[in-house]
Amino acid sequence: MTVHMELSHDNHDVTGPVRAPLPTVRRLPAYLGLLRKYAVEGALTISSASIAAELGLEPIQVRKDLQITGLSGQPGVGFSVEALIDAIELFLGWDNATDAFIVGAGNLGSALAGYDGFALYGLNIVALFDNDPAKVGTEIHGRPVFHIDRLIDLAWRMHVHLGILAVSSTAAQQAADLMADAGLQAVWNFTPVQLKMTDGIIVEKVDLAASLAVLSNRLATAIKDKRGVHNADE
Amino acid sequence: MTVHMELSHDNHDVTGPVRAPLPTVRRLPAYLGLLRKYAVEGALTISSASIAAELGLEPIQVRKDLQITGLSGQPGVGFSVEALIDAIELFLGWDNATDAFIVGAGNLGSALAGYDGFALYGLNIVALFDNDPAKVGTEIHGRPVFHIDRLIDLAWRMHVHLGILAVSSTAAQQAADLMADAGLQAVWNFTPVQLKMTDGIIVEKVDLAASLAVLSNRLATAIKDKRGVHNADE
DNA sequence: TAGATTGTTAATCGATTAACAATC
DNA sequence: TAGATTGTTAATCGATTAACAATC
Repeated sequence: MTVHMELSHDNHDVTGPVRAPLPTVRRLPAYLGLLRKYAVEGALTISSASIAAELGLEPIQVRKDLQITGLSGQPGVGFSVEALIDAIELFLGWDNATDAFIVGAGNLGSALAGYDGFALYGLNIVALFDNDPAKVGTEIHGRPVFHIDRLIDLAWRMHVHLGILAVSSTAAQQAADLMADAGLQAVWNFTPVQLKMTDGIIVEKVDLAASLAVLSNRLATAIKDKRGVHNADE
Repeated sequence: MTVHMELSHDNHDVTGPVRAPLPTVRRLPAYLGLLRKYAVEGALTISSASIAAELGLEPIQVRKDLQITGLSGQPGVGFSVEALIDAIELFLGWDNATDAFIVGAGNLGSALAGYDGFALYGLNIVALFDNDPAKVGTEIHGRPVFHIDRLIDLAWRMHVHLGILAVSSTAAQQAADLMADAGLQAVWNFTPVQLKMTDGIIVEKVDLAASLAVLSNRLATAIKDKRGVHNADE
């Protein structure tokens, strides 16, 4: 007879941590948003079927996804809304706010500084950086703008590990290198530039071009299809 | 003996068009950007191996991806830079500029109106819409701001089919419904809201939360790992 | 107990990668 | 011809989905 040890949340072995599937991680914020809505409405539990129905997914996919948080549901009942919120927040590191710098105080940087939704994602913008003397010393959406030369100093002093890159394409790589020198561990890249970074620095790109490509291709196909139907009709 | 008809770019059959793999479509803009750089430098041909090396991909993946454009390379030589640019632009519908409206002239909408990179993606912002009387009648980055009530009228008159949604979360669904009423065929959704749209309207979401989730999870893991090493060392 | 819902195990699906013959 | 590189066919990999026993 064999005894099976229970190894729930067994997220690493000798060779290193087992990476969570990326599509799953990307869906977690949608779950979290829905769960928060349910929590406000006073719901105590929720089933994978209801989550799936609201988000247009399959119940089995919801259950598979939620497993990576390590939380178990109760057969016949569902998942505890509160426990699930906590588990997802913990998994994403959104249980405590993460301080972040915005590098580049132009149109996009300013807009991001003014985006109040970041609080829901555990993100706290503490300052912006720019090389424009006209901007340095001012405040944007209540956050101070410092000269880019002060990035290294202030990153160390304020223990900031995350930088949001929102400069022009031409300045992107140089600014990213400076962020690396400042000891930032992660760069959220809003520029269209494919950054070349030293290993160990986490880079996540908000790829507008990729997103627009999907939209454009579908639109081009839809218009082509419509023309095709037209021709067939006439 | 069987004669095989050549059916390159055979993208649809009786049951409808074969969808191009989404990951492939998302990588096309990166190829396009690199190819344009090569074109400026005067290169006539490029091999899948060089493209792969520059973008950190596998040569075979590059060749597979490029096949959906319908363009063939030349064995022993590579791909024509110019022909490949044209093929990708055509596939994405970026060969002719697409006019677009921005709905929401707040921080984000204004920033998007000022983003000059869109020209490279075949996108032409022609106007913004808002319900704030203080903004209506002004110009943002050279584009007129109209009252949201004029959306339906102007969309028809100007033959605009694409709308960029950049309003607040609370206004998102209502604005999206209006865009549908205005006959827009596609919505590029910059809000965190999961829109409920009638079938046939293309919606592509720029999912900041999903992107940040990937970053946060990696950052949380990295920090946890570091702590683990520390403990083991001490 | 009966009904609801979970988590596991296996099957399917789609994307990536490997091997290599075909071609310039 | 020899070297380089493509496109095809098959193998692998990872994510999604299906079936169902286990559990509340």
